[in-house]
Amino acid sequence: MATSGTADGRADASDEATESLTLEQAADEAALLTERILNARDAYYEKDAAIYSDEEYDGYIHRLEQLERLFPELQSQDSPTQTVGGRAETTLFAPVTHAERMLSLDNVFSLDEFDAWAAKVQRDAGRHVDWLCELKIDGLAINLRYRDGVLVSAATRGDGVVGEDVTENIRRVPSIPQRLAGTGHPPLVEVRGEVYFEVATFRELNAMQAAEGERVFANPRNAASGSLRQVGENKSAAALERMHRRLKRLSMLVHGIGAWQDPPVASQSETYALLKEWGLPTSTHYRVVDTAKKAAEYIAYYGENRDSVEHEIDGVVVKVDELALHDELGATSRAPRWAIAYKYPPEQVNTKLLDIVVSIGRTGRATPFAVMQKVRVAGSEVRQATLHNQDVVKSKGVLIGDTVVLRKAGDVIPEVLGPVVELRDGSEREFVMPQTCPECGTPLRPAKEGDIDLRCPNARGCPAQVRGRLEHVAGRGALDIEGLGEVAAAALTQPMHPQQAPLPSEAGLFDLRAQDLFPIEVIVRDPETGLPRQVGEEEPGRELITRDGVRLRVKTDTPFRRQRKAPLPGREHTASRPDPRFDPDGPFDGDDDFILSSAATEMLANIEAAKSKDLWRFLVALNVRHVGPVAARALAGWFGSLKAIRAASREELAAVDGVGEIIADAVLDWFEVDWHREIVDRWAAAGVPFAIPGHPGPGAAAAAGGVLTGITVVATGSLEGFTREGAQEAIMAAGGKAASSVSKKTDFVAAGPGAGSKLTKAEELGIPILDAAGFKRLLADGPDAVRESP
DNA sequence: CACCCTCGAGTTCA
DNA sequence: CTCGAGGGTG
Repeated sequence: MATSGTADGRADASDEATESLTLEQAADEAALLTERILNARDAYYEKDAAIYSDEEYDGYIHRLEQLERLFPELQSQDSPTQTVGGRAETTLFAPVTHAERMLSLDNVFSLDEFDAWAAKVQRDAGRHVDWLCELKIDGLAINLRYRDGVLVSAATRGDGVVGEDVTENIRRVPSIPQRLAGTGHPPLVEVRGEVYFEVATFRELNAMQAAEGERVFANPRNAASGSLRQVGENKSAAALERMHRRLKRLSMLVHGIGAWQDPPVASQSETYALLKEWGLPTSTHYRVVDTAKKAAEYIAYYGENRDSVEHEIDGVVVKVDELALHDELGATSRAPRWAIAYKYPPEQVNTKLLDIVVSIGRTGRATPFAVMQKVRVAGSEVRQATLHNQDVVKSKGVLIGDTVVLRKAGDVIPEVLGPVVELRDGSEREFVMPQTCPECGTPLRPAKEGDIDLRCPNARGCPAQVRGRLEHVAGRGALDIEGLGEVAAAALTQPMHPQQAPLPSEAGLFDLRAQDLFPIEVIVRDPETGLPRQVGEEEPGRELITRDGVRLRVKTDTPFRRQRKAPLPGREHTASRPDPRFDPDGPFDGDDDFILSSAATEMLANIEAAKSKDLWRFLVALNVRHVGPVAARALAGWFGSLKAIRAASREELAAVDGVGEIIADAVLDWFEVDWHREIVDRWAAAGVPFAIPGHPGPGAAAAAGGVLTGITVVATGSLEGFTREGAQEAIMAAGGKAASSVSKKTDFVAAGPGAGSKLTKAEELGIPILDAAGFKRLLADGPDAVRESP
């Protein structure tokens, strides 16, 4: 275990060790620390003896706090960091001693650990075990006490022995009965459950809080805790009203019963049925299964479908269903042996904000983004997250050097939520938005007065913008040139002092020749050592440094590589004496010594082939404001050639379906710029036709109707037999409209596996949903064929 | 004047 | 894939 070196009280000195800890290691270490701390407290308070020095003891506490901050999922309500000397933290709420100790649950963090636990329980039980699986709600544990069926008190868990009395507030939670239904309740019963906000309610609540200038809660759990632990005294009528409104929106689900002699039920699931009869809220999501394998499947299912549940879940609890086995298996001092909590990987983690860097996009917009210590969130490793603009940086309140909370919004997009202020040590510094473009030095300014976004006005010359535009030109939405991606675009547009870049602007794209590529060398910095190395020799790195030291952000491999045509006879390479022809700084003496990598050759061929792509793709490639694939198709279809578009007046342009005055102006304005026209002229000179062959001329109606004329279809997910683009093309080829988002106007949604929010939306709106087979039938035979046989 | 839609940007993975 | 911004359409 990693504990011997790190749990030694020198908490602050162990940052490095902490950062490289896995969750499992941290959990192990935290468990050990907890045990030591609790032992020390027992010894101190009950036996009046110290087993560790004060220094050691403080060190353990400090280290445990540190671990809990780095791994918030390790925090539990009865952690020694939440309590003082074995007593619940002093609060405004009266202490309540639970009739029976509220145990916590042991945690597992992987299916392997779960299997091991289940196997052990199975062995110890010695007979068939049914498993009850339920969702672990991320809320606040509450103990309800009913005397003769009447609610007499409600308390938080506290340290498990003594909690806080929140009875008055709990009485306002609608789902909690003041009096149990039915008869036959024991004279005194304690019911355990979880109080929480549903995700949707939480969002509403936060919106309300924000609108009223109140604090916004970080997550539903905090909100529930905060709402339940507020005091009505000394509050204005309005504040009291707000407090009651919040309490009214809380939900509760019960999942257990405290001490109970001779219960009239034999299993946990029967207990739930009984609780339900009494009018207590029980979850609808639990299931009893007869094998541990099925329990693992339940865990996996909700791991994939966390969002399908109305409340936040941080895991699954698996319990032995048979109550007699609970007694036989017993409990440790902290947790029962007959139940386990499986914790899902957290959606929120803490990591270090190393720097805030500004990148310039293809439109010149300056976007600050966070560079963080690489960390695993929701299944992938994250290093960067956008901060949008300077105002967002400010409003999030993050400083460079902060420990920050990171999550994946919608499980995909990394988002910095905010700093962990308590972890600051004074070395943090504020981010200052640069005044000049980090890539070309031009002073940044807003595009128009009052804009928050700053832009680099040097559209023509700024390498970042040229690079971005080239990427866009070659991108999937435009000319779709394979082999010309982020790295290639960077390499091609980077000046090679004293020479010019092979492509100082996108205008030269189709004039690019093989010899232009020879001087290019891409050096990629090794992410571990920080040393430059040649791309292609090993795994590609994350950061690219060009010859003049400019650092670029890189994702993929590059097609360019210096290569010798043939090995020279009689010479050996040694590490100490490399072949001079591989000296990156050595003289370059013509193309005889080098050939292009096959990737680069292919790229050149792909560029050549791109000349014959559809006109609308070229319109997109030209990068006219507001002209994306849809507007480009409309313009191309109507006018048939760029020449006709160029000759059109504002009114003529705006007459096109889907094009209005603004787009018309944008087109006209675009042609006003000299270097824009140069792009068109040079591409045309290189052989780009800029016309649809056989097009009758301006004003031609859109292609005569296919089977889908007047029908709008949205394709989502992976449809077998189609690429995403292919599906859209197929829809349009059949005369239909391929929309990108689902709305009331949508006639069909073709959804394959992996479809997300669009499918949900379609279901909400009651729009017919087709699978791949149905989609093919729709394309072939039209809407009626699909409507008849749904 | 409401919607509804498209655009544009950022991000990671298989 | 998702969000905000801002355009177009009914």
